[in-house]
Amino acid sequence: MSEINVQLKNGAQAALPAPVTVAEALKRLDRETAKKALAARVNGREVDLAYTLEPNGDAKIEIEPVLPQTLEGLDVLRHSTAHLLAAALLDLFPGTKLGIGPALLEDPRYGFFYDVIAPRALTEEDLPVIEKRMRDIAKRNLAYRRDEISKAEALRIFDERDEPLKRELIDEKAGEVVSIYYIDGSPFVDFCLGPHVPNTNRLKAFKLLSLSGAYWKGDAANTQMQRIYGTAFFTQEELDAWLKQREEAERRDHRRIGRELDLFSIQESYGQGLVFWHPKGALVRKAMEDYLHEELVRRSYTFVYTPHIARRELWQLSGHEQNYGDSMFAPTKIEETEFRLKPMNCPFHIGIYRSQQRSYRDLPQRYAEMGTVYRAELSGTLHGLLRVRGFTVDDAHLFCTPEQVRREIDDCVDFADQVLRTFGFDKIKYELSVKGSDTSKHYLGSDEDWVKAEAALAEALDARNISYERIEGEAAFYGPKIDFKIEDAIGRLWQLGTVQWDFNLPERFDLEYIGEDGRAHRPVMVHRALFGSIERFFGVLIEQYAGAFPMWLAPVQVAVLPITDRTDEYAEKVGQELRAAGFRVEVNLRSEKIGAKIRDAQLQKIPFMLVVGDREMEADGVAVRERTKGDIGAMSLEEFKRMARELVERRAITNNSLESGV
RNA sequence: GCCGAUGUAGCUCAGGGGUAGAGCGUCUCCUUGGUAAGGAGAAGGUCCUGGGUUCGACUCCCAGCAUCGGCUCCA
Repeated sequence: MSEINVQLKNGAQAALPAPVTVAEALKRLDRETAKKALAARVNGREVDLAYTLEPNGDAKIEIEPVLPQTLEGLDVLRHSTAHLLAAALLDLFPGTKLGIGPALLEDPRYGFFYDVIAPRALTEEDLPVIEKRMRDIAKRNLAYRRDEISKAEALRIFDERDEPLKRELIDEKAGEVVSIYYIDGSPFVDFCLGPHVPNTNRLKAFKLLSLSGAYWKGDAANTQMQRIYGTAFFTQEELDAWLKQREEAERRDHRRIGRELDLFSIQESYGQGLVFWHPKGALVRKAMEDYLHEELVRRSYTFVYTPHIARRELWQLSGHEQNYGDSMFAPTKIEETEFRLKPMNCPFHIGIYRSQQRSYRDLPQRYAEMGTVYRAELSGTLHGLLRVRGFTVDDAHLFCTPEQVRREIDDCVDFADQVLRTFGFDKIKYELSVKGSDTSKHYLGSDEDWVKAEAALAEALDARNISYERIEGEAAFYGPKIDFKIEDAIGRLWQLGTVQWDFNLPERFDLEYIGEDGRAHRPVMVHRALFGSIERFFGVLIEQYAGAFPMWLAPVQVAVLPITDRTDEYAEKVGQELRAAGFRVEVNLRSEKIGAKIRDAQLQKIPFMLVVGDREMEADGVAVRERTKGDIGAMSLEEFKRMARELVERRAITNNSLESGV
């Protein structure tokens, strides 16, 4: 009988008689850890606790337990819970065909899912029933058991069970040795690498969340399956906390807040995905646009306005009809000429560029426009302000010489960074999408051009010490790009702005400039948007602040609240003075007690409330209440204006002001 | 577009084959109150739309539309 030398990573070691399982070895090495472990890494490879260690000559075998409260542990736990879900489904609905059932760690909305084809359509009412069955199975302390069999044997098993989808996966993915998992005592068996928890009794805190459709292998051409989402944690407390946080996130939903604060609406009778900006939403938009405008001027952009519609031939020339036609509104005919609504602004800015001959001395040309575009998004994808059919892009197109482009990209990245931070988005994700090696995708432009363009984009990011993800094959066919994504309150990533290099349109439109050498050259064209869609940006902003906008963005910045109607007139005077000073003010003259007026203002998330009663009128001052801090004392109106102006000018995110200590 | 759910007052929602309900909001009156809801009264409905079953449909059935949760798509 041989011995095995095992060592806990960074810990105890022992020589144990073979054969020995990971669980037994762990128990010898560290009894406490052994109890907690869900699985383990043996020499770096993830295995079950039931895995039998093989002697490896004299070499030491390193064991590292996979523990609760680690990401790896959570992955194992959720993956195992997905299997439990499948077991419950097979129990309740014999004939269910299993697809895939992975753990989800990246998407904070869920924990795992299982895709299945059930013998009948599942509904939400089934979820509690399925969950109950999962608990019942968990309580039976059933073992997760791994088996390694030949591919032929695996195919036979899944054929026998009539699991065509699993069979397909094995056919495609499996090597000669196939790893399968049973939950002993349940009808469940899966094609799966593991690892899993040793026993269903380890699954205590889980919940099924929702039901949806999902295509087999994510391809709409394939059959649609039903997906059941759930989540799992190590303890009930963690699960409860997560569920609570989820409710909080729902409270931030921009659609709810948009209605409560009367910011915008989308009305069925006017059309899906078309946004109405109500006065208060429009005020926020105005503040956003004013800020952007200021920056555009500072950065030497010029402003243009262009039509919303153009002849169909234009879209054929630009290539939009061929490449993007499905997302465009259908042509409309006027006196035998067909027109289409614009899904993008670029061809129009090009129209301005090529309206005259350009010299290298004229470059760069930087055209900026709040350009409204229309896209025929599928009805099922529409979502509040975040996905709509008509929206406005803070668009700009830069036309420059090849020598100038690096500087332009630098400025775009700097600009984006500044803008997003000003709005309080500090979780920005930068993605550099470059040409992939996939030869089936047709890219325009020479390899040499691509190398240069990708380098220019990467250097611009590097120069600012921005860490970014380089994504191979994600570039558009016409050029590489940098995307800016931010994370919203629910943890969703939203694509906002983009900087895109374009090899395509200058060619298609035969753009030129006359160089120093007196010859015509092709300019470089860069598309650039920072908000992306102003509608979407607004939606994300609403969720970011839960409707409680910073002073400079708040549609109503100050509420003046008289205590009795004796001070109504004084309140009006205060309101007028503030308006004259440029603030957005509401004076609440309702016949309500001060508490009710404060409550109204709080619910409207107005940054400052000015309470004015006899005392304030007497002193010609105001009693200031800040939205989050409450009563911060009386001051003169001048003092308040100074403080408020400072917050607005600084575009402060919070109302903490150094000067006044507010 | 696809799968599932939902659609009742401005909002949030309850209800049930036989004349439509609540809370909040709105309006009017009373109240003049000092930091998150003062009181009373009133108005307000194509119960999503169209068809069917029925003596009778907002309710049951079918279809459509929209919304929600996802999938897919996203130059």
